[in-house]
Amino acid sequence: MTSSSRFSMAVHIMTALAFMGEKMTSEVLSNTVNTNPVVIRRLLGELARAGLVRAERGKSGGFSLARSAKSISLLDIFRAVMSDTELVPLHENPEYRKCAVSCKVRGALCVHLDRAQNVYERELKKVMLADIEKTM
Amino acid sequence: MTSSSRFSMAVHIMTALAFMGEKMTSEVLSNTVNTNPVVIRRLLGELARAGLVRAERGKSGGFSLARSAKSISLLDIFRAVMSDTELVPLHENPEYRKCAVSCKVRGALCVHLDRAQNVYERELKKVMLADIEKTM
DNA sequence: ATAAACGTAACTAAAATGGTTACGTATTAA
DNA sequence: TTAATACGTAACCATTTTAGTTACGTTTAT
Repeated sequence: MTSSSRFSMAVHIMTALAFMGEKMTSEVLSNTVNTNPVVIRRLLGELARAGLVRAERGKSGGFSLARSAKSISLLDIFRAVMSDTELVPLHENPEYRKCAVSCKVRGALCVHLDRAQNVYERELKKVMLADIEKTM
Repeated sequence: MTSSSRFSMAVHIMTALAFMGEKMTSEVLSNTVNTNPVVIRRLLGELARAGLVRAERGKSGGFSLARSAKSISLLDIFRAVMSDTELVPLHENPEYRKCAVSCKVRGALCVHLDRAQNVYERELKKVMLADIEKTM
């Protein structure tokens, strides 16, 4: 799979913001994650568009939570940075028209994958950023 | 994420075997999936090691289900071809020792990701290959 | 013996991913 | 008002992953 680790990284960033409780720059955040500030800013851009963080530009700018850690779920973060990602994707090889299985199997499977992803997301929804923060 | 589409492809193959109900060669299977026979054989190798299919070599060889479609769940197939794959992986950037969040956030997150993956897999376990086959 | 089919190694092409540099824009503070 | 600082984003690169492909050895039915 190696899917991407964007979600995990986003949770890391959000937890740092919650834990520190103050405005942080992408530079400082990049140190705790051990990556490049641009990577952080890109993720935070998506989190900002989802209304989870606030970005302030210019001197003495930086990022801060837009809402309380108690009100932000892991699902909120997941949706913000992984919105158009299927947990388990369908294969996209072209159909073999003559074969009923080839034509119909994706549709049949999709129903069940969607249901499974729903329960996965429902589980993420139960966990709040504050729960993660608490264990730091 | 783009994880791989190995699972979806494996379900496609297994459904074809169930639906046709007879021995099939990797050549024939590769046509219904629209890919290369070697790709099929590699997947079937993992499915065979998991005890889900039987492989016969030599002339008039081919693949067939090792168990009834009613007894094979999507989880069996998932485990066979995605065993060491996290649905959502943790980021692996090195820790920043001075920072508690950097050191602990993965552990805290991991607990919840594992639980979510468990409910995902439990959902896959409810669906049998025979259920998929029926809708063809 | 020969043909047919699996098993697997080795290689390639394409895509995804994370990281990096560079630079424009916004904002504050001196 | 100017200099410094920080975000926003485009463009590019290196690495890894993925699927596909060729090739060939091994097995087995006829």
